[in-house]
This record gives sequence, structure tokens and C-alpha cells, in this order.
Amino acid sequence: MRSVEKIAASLREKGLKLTPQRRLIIEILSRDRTHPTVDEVYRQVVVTMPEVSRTTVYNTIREMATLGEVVEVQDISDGGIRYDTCAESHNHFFCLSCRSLIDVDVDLPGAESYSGALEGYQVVKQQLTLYGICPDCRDKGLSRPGRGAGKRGLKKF
Amino acid sequence: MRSVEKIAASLREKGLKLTPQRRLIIEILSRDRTHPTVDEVYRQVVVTMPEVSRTTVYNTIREMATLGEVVEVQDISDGGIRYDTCAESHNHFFCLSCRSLIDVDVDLPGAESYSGALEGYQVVKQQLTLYGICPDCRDKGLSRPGRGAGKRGLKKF
DNA sequence: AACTATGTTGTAACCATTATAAATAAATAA
DNA sequence: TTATTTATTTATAATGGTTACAACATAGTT
Repeated sequence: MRSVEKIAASLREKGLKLTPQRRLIIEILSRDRTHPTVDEVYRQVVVTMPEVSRTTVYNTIREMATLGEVVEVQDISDGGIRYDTCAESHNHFFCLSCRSLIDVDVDLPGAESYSGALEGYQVVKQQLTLYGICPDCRDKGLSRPGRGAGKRGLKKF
Repeated sequence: MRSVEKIAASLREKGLKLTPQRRLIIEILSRDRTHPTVDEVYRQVVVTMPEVSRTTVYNTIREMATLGEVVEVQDISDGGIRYDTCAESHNHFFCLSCRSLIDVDVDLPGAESYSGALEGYQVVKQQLTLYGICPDCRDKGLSRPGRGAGKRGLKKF
């Protein structure tokens, strides 16, 4: 995600307004690198502006996604869609214990390099996800229940 | 997913019974390579046994997942969790137009090779997903609305 | 046959998300 | 400024996938 000013410009370009609610949501999104769900953003929003509705957060994040300022993370479908606010490295490490999602820098061949193995397929994007145990959880003995771990528990991999 | 007999043995091992409903669901899962959702399995089930309930399909697929015979596909969160019945190559190509999900054979370094770049992280599994346009959709001019495309439409990537 | 454990079914509950419509705020035109 | 239009927010209801629950049915065992 780019700076708040850049995004504001992008909004105006589409005829959208930079309301206080949107500004706050965008600021929170820019700051948060944990790939938050809508609800997690919402909870941060109401700390500053308690009267903001969930719908506004949903709407704003959807608009950001349409503008390409935010991307849905598809690695995990537990407890709601997570949003990625960083446009560069799109590879992730997902901790099976605390269910945190971390950006990871792994060298992959470019998307165009698959044309050989995939005759006729046009590849425009790729995403690698690593699953495992993060150092924190290893040190703590694995069983720290992180966000969203309660609902369906640990999955079997 | 392994053969029905192998899975039946795996069931009995856990004290579970191979009922007609479960047998049918397992047969359908073994046959279907399209990474179906529960609802898609259910629709195939009722063709043969119309009285089977959705709950049974949910339960059985969940049990299969617990046994490790089936794996949730995390690439796309549209229209329900998709299940992967094949334990080997876990890389996928997702067509942004028809939203079909295809197994793909791409060489990746083993999970253990990431230990250098990820100090302290234990990687147990990895998954690469390629996003793009499949040959069918390219030939048809892109706009074939496939399964689930209606609800949220094409995402921006 | 009776007993016990397991499985199935229908229904209701749950949760994330989207649709809708009324109320509000901002931008523009007069 | 005021009126008018347009965009935005809000609360509430609807939707859709999934799970919980309780009654009923089945299979296995003594």
C-alpha cells in the first residue's frame, strides 16, 4: 500500500471523496503489516472513531481493493478474508500454530517462465505460501493459540 | 486421494464405519479432480442417493480431511472451501476467467531449502499458485462465466 | 432380542459478507 | 447563500457457507 496522500489522489481521480472515515481506515491499513481481516481493521477504527459502522469498513476496503491499493490474501480461509497492503513481495509464511501470516522474501522465477510447462496458459501472477512453525511458537512450545485458531483449530497438513 | 479400499481400511482403523453414504461420497471424491466444494460434491451425491443430507457430506468430508485423505485448498476463498483429493503435486493454476483450478506440475525447491532465508522458521509445506487465463478461456475470448464467477465477479490482480 | 456405540438427518444457529434504503454530508449551480 | 444533485454513511436485513444440536436410525455385540 502506498502513502495516504498517494491513495487520496487515486481516490479523487475516480471521483471518490476522502472522508474522515476513509482517511482513518486507509491510515490503519497503511500502518498494519499483519494482513488484517476486515474485523481486525474495524476494531482499530472504533478506537478512534467509535461511531463508524462495519459496513463502512467493508465498503472502504472493497474500494481500496478495486483501486488495487489492497489485495486479498488467499492463503487461508479461516475467520475472514485477510488483506495485504503491500504491493511488492507477495510470498507468505503462515504459522500453523499462531496462525500469523508473515511476508517472506523468496526468489521465484518470473511468471513468464512457466509458459514452457504450461502450453497455452497465460500466467499473470503467482503466489508461494510456506506453512510451518514460526520461531516464537517453536520457543513457546507450539501451543500458543493465535488469532482465529479457536474456530476450527489446527488443520492437518 | 487413495483408492476407496485404502480409505475404507483407514476408516476401520479409526473405528469408523463405511456406510453407503460415506462410500458414495468417497467414490465421488476419488473420481473428481476439479477440486470441488462441499456443495458440488453434494449435488453429485443426490443424483445417486437423493435422501442424503448436506450435513452428512460436510461431516464425511471433514472426517476425510482429519484422516488426511483430502486437503483443503486455500488458494481461493470464493463460494466455499475447495477440496483437493490428490496428495502429490500440490501446485495449482487458477483461471481468473472461468475460475477453474487445475493441478500443475512445477519444480520447486524442497521446503527444507528455505531454512537459510528464514532463520528459525520450520517449513513443513509449501504451495505455489499461478493465476492467469487458461487456453479454453483465451480461445473463447475470456468472458466465459465459470463456477462461482457470479458472486463477486472477477477480482483485480 | 436387548444394549450400546455410531451414523444420519433436519433444523437451527453462527459468522463473514453483501444488499438495501433511509439519513447525512459534501460539491456544484443558481 | 440556498437549492440541488451526488456521494457516503449507517443500521438493518438478507445471503451463503459451515457447524451445533437433538431426534431418529443403523449396525455390532452380548
